This record gives sequence, C-alpha cells and structure tokens, in this order.
Amino acid sequence: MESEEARPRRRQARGERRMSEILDAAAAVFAEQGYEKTTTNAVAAAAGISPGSLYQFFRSKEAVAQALADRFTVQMRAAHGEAFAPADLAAMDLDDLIDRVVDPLVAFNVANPGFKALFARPDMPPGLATAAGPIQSALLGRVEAILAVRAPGLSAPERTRSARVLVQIFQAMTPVVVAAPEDEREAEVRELKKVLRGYLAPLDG
Amino acid sequence: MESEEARPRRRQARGERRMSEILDAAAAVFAEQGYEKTTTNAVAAAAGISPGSLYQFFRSKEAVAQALADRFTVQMRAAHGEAFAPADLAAMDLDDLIDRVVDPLVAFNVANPGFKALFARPDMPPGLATAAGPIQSALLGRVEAILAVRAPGLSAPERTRSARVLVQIFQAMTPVVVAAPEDEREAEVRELKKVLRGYLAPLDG
DNA sequence: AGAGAATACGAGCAATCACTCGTATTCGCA
DNA sequence: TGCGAATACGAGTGATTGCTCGTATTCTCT
Repeated sequence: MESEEARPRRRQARGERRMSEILDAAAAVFAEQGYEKTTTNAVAAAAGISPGSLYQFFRSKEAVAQALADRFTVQMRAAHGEAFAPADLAAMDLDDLIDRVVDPLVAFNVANPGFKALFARPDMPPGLATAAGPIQSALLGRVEAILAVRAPGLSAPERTRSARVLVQIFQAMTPVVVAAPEDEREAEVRELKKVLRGYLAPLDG
Repeated sequence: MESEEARPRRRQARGERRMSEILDAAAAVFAEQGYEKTTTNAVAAAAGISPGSLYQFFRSKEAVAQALADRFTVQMRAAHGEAFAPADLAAMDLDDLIDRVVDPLVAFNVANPGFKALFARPDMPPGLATAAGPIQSALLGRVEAILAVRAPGLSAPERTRSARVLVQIFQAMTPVVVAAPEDEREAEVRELKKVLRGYLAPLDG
C-alpha cells in the first residue's frame, strides 16, 4: 500500500480559482434554494462550467458543502476577531459586552446569507456535522469562557448549559435578523440583545 | 360546467379509519426521517398498505402533510385549552403565568414529535404555510393578548414585536426540550422559562 | 341477491438528479 | 516545441421517487 486514497491531485492556479468560483456559486444557490433542492448541475451552471468540470474538483455534492463549510469557518473566525482579554471582560459593562460579541456575528451572518442555509438545516449529514462542529464548539467555548469570568458562581455543568442556551437563542433569532429589511434590522438586533441580556443579567456578577 | 373539481368522494367508515392510520404513519415517518427524505412508499408501508391505496385518499405527498398539519392544529388547540380570563392574567404571578402557558405547549410537542418535523422545516411549501399559519397566528394572538394586559405601556407595534420574539424563543428551544432525554427535560424547560422570564420581566407591569 | 361504489393492490411509468466517461482543449515545464 | 497532466465538456447512466393504472376485492344499499 503506497498510494492509498490520499492523493489530492496537483492543482494549477486556474484550478484553485475554479474551486473558489464553484464555492461562490454554491453559496449563492444554497442560500436561494436550500441545500436539498439545489442540484449539482445548477451549481455548475451558476459557476459557468459544465457538470463534469464540477466533479473534477469535488467528489460529491456533500464535498462541495463541506468545502464551503470550511471556508465559512475560516471567514467566521476572521470576522469575529481575537478573543478578549479576561481583564477587559470583567470590567466591561454587560451591555457593552453583548454589543461587542453580537455585532460582529450578526454582521457576518448578514454578509453571508448562505451560511445559515447550510448550517441551520435540520438533517445535517455526518460529513457536514464534522465541519459545523468546530464553529459551534468555538462559539460555545467562547461564551463559556466569558461566563467563567462574569458568572463565577456557576458550576461547570451549569456554565455549559447556559452557554448552550445563549448560543441557541442567537442562532434562533439570527435568521429573522438576516431576513429583515434593512430599516428594521437594527430593531431586530435590539430585541435579540434584550433577550440575551434578560437571560444573562441574573447570572452576571 | 357542473362537476368542477370539488367532489370529495364519499367515504366509508373504513376509509376514514385508513386516512387516520395513514396520518399516524406519516407523522411517525416524518418525525424520524424529516419531510424531504420521507418517501410516499415508506409512509404507505408504515401504514401497512400499498402505494396505490395511499393515493386513494391523498392526492399527493404534500396533501398528506397538509392533512397532518390540519390535524395537529386541531389537537394543539385542544391541548392548549381555552383562553384565560383577563382578570386571572392580571392577578397572576409572572412565574405562574409562564408555567401556565408553557407547560401545555411543551407537553404537546413532547407528545407529538412529528409536529416540529413538519412545521420547523425551512422550506415550507405554500400549501403548508397556509396550514401552519393559523397555528402561528393563534399563538401570537394569545401572547399579544397577554401582553396587552401585563404590559399596558407597550404600543401596538411594540406588543406585536415582543409577541413575535417570545414565540420565536419558544419555537427555537422546543426542539432541544423534545430531544432531551427524559431525565434532563425538566432542566431544559427551566432554562426555556428563564429565557422567557428574562425577556418578559422588564416589560411586566 | 346483486349492482355500483369504495377500497386495495403493486408493477411500472415518467421525471429528476447525483454522478460518470470518453474525448477534446489548455496549461506547465523541460 | 512537445509531452504529460490538468482542465473542460456534456450527453448519458443508474438509481430513486412521486405517482398512475388496470384490475381485483369488499363494502353499502336496495
């Protein structure tokens, strides 16, 4: 056994560009049609290539989604910025803290409407869950870290549960924020923050 | 033009029973597989009948979902009970009020796991939205009525928005409650109520 | 009992879709 | 310049699936 399956084929610059174009197209079509209803031929057409060419770069429809997930993960981490210093956290006003965490996440979701079409679907295939996991984990870990500082009275399991609830609230209300017309978005975000604050305030030291 | 399309075929008792059995089967399969992945043949098999027989009673897969939605709507209204008298509402403790509204709804969702598989899917076909609408409207109206009594300071648009947020929170957290193992369900419900309470408390007179 | 309608069957049709394959073209590189 | 590899094509394939149709059985009602 020397070759195995792990020979990712040498790519040219042209190929890398094509892959990126395919992912752009996939994000757009996923966002508009949803994952299940999206046909691979439609993605290829949107990318301006033939069905066969798409499969030169991705082994399957799910592989496209997976790659898109990976790209989102990277972009998300970048958009979200670096973690806060605990000193900042402890000193910060609760409202400021919420603004600071929520605003960039909302901005990311508004800028990438395809994101939720991929990761908010109820039947996440195993491959995708693997890709979505890191995102979820990163968020949860971040929130838990914040809670550890702001609500030191919480036991570890309580902290985990509370973090899960907070993330869940955010993910539940984000679609509405994204779907809202430009001039109502701010109001929706305010509501989202109200909910988060209402849940956090009693925990906050 | 005398016949049109509106002749619903005379049913025998046997037929009504079959329809109910088919809906039972559909609810089970939808709950397990999700709507899209559910095949009509699978529903027929689960109901112990042939594919052809299913189509004696329902014109299409969507018609099955629609009928199931209608049935859920009726059951939900029944499960939820009658509206509160405003006097009760005004006097009641906020925690009691939340218990009183949330508990039956949670119970319904736990008892009917197929419910969310049908109505929580992101791509609701027009026919289904029509069926889901009344449910949503009923809930929203109910919550708005409560807010009108408990938070008289709110303007009408504010009241509408707050009601929407509350319903959204509930619907977002319900799947987790339903999916939770028996012995953790109560804790999940407590979290749900905490979130609702956190959002409501500042509004409550 | 007997007729007509309702119920039941299940093989199969037509359409859809993820994916393949044989072939043609273009690129990187010596 | 020439060669091997990467890229590109798009008609076609096999599998799936919602649904039909011809036919057989069972019910209701007189």
